[in-house]
Amino acid sequence: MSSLAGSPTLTRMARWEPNALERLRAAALELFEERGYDRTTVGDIAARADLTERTFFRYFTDKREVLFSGSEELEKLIVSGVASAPKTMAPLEVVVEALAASSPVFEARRTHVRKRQALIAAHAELRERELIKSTRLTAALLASLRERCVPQATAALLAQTGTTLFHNAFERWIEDSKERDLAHHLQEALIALRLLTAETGTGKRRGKTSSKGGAKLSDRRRRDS
Amino acid sequence: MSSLAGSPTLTRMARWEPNALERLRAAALELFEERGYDRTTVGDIAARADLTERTFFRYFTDKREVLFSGSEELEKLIVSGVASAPKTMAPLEVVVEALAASSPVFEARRTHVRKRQALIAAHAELRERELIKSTRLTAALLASLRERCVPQATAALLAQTGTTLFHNAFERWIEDSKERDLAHHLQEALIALRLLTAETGTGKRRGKTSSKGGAKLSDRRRRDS
DNA sequence: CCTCTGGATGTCAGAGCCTGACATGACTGC
DNA sequence: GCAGTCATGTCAGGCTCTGACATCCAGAGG
Repeated sequence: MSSLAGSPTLTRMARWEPNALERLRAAALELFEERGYDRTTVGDIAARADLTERTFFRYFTDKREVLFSGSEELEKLIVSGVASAPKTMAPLEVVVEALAASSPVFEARRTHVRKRQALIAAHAELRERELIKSTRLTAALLASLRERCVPQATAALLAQTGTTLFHNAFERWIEDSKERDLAHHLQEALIALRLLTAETGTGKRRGKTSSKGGAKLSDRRRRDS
Repeated sequence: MSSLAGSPTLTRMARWEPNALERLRAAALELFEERGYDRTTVGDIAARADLTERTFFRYFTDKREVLFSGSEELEKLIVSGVASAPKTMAPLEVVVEALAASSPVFEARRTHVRKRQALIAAHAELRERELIKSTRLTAALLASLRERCVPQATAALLAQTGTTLFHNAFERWIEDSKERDLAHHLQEALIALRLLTAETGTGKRRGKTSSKGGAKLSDRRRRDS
């Protein structure tokens, strides 16, 4: 009941059915949808892909990983966006543009991404994995910013902020009934962030902030350009 | 070889040795330091605490969790900081102050926190868990900001940004040879973030940002007070 | 045509994580 | 006393993941 995956026997059947990795991915997705994540064993997935549990673990380090193995490509895309940005562009905007470059990818798989995200949202293990993936993205961003000679401390904060913006935008994208693209939501997130971090000036500044001179600069008014 | 944990037999010995949870925590810490995380089985930990593996899992959902069970208290501390801040304070500063309130806790356990952090850094599973804990913090921050009537979108971004600042400051704190406290590093992170998000003004603004009017506000110059 | 080699897969055994079901034993309240 | 309760123990078992070794087929070289 599962030998109909490749060509029957003719055409010089390859040593093994090809695309084992893809078959495993597909099988996993199907089964997770059919029975849910934790009522699906790795053995089940492998069986549907006409493979063995052991083979599954040769392709994926984890049961979870089968859902996340595509994230490296996304990472590369974004990093290359940073690398190819004009030197004159302000760092934060470089990052936002680079993130926005991934927008078409998401647009192309809208429903698939949403199904996957629903799965992730429902399982703590998967959320954990997703989080560490986005940490990897942060690290990659950091590295590519360092290549542009952004100083370490700045780059670190910037990379983190970039990831924050990305997630924020992604969440809005997922829920957006108007189906505006990810790039749009990224811009909105950036605008919102700028509003937030702008010093207010209205509220009275309370003094307690100054734990050991940390507030030296906290009363600066904006004219830093 | 392990019955010297509590009072020998006298003093109306309690039904069981008390503080099972604490004993498990301590045993785990010791063993992780002695043999490393993955050469320590849950059975080992339980045995050193004079308990059973099964009992371990009644206290902790996970093997990992034994290292993270304190994080809820931290969360409460920070959330209460947000709740008790004066109404007039700008939201971002509320968050930063609330985070800074945890500074003494870290100061009090400087070496312990560093050992633990070294463990976490060395094991992907633990990093994952740490990440999801900080997501919980973000969620808690979000909720407490909502209580202050900060609008949802703003609060979400703000909570994320707050967590970013916290992590950034924490990293600097861990590595700080001058041993300045966490509050100090938080202030520095905030200053750095403000510099980053301030629009540069010098660089030429490229036009492509405007995917569907998203850049409406992007040329505002600072005078929002 | 044969053999050798290598890579992808299978088989097997086992450790470790985690859970459900049920048993025990001591303290508590009546 | 006697029942109830609560922390713990005992047992069985499933699932995840790994190491060691076997197999099987294709292509290279003789």
